[in-house]
Amino acid sequence: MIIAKDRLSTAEIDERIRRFTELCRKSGLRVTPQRIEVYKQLISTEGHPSAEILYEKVKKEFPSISFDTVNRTLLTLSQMGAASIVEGSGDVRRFDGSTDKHQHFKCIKCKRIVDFYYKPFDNIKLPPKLTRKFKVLKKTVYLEGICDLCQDK
Amino acid sequence: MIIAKDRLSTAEIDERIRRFTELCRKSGLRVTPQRIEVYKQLISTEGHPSAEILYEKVKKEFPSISFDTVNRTLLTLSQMGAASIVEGSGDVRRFDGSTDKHQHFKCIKCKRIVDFYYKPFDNIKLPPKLTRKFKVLKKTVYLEGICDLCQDK
DNA sequence: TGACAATTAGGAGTTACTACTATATAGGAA
DNA sequence: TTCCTATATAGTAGTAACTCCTAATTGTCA
Repeated sequence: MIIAKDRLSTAEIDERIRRFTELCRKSGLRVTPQRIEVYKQLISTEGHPSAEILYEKVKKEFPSISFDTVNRTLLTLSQMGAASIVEGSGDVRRFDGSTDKHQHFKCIKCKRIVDFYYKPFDNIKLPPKLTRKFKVLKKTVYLEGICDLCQDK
Repeated sequence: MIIAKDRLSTAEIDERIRRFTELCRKSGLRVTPQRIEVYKQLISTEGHPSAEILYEKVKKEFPSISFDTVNRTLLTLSQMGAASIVEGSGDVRRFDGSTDKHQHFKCIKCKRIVDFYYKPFDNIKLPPKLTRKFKVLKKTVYLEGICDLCQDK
C-alpha cells in the first residue's frame, strides 16, 4: 500500500509532455505553449490542485495568462483523458437525510445522485497502515457514470 | 440491492421529527420551528437536495426565512448527526494528473486529498442490476476523515 | 415572567467558476 | 516562406453558491 508518491523526475516529466503533445495532435488540438505549461504544472504538483493553484504556478512562466485559460485547459485535458477531475469535486453541496447505510452513484451529466445498497460493500477492510495514520470517518464505494435517463437522450 | 427508495409516510416523518427534537435537546440546541421545518423538508425530499432546493421548499411554510438560515441549519444537522453531507460535494474542483490506479482519502478539515493504493479494492464487483441500468465510468473507494497533520493540531 | 444566550432575517461580501468578445497564433495550404 | 483561418487566449464582466456580519427576535431556564 502506497500512501505518498514520489515527485516525478525531469526526464519523466519530459517524456509525459512528449506523449501529451502526440495526444493533442491525434485529437486535433493545437499544441500551445500555455497548454503545455498547464499540463506540466499539473503533473508536477503534488496532491490534487485546483485551477486556482495551477493558475498561480503557470503565471510564473506566463505572467499574462488568464485564469479562464488555465481552467478551460484543465477541462480540455480531462476530456482528452490526459487528466481527470477528482470524483465528486466541483459541484454544489448536497445533503442526505437518510440514516441507513447506502452507497452513491452520481450521474456526471445531470448530477443526479442515486442511492443503492449492496451488502458486500459493507465488509470492505481498510489497510491498517492507513487507519493508523488517518482517522477514517466515512468509507464509501462511490460510482460515477451516466444514468439511465441521460443515456436515453 | 435497492436502487430507489420509497417516500416516507406521514407517520414515519412525525416519528423522525420527534426523535430529532429529542436529539436537539440532548445536544443543547434549541428547537425552533425553522429548524424543524428544514429537517422535515430534508427527510421528505427525494434524492440529495442542495441548500437552495430546500430553501425554496421551506419558504412555502416560512416565507420570510433567509437562505443563510436554511444553509446554516443543514450544516448544524450534519454536525449533530441528523443529516450528512454527500461525500465529496461542496468543495472546489480538483484535478488529477496521474494516470495510474489509486484511491482517495480526503481530510474534511484541511481538504487535502491523499492518494493511496490498496490492491483488494481493484477487484470490487458491482451489482449487475446496477450496471445494467447505469453506465458506470468510475468506481472508487472513497474515504473521508481527519488526516495526520490535522489530528496533531 | 423576565433575562439572556442562541438563533434568525436581511443584506453585503467572497469565492469559484463561466460567458463573452476582441486579439493573437498554430498549423495547413499556396 | 508567407498567408489564411479556425482554434485558442487575455481581459473582463457576469453568475452561482455560499459565507460573514449585525441588529432584531425568541427558546429556554431560573
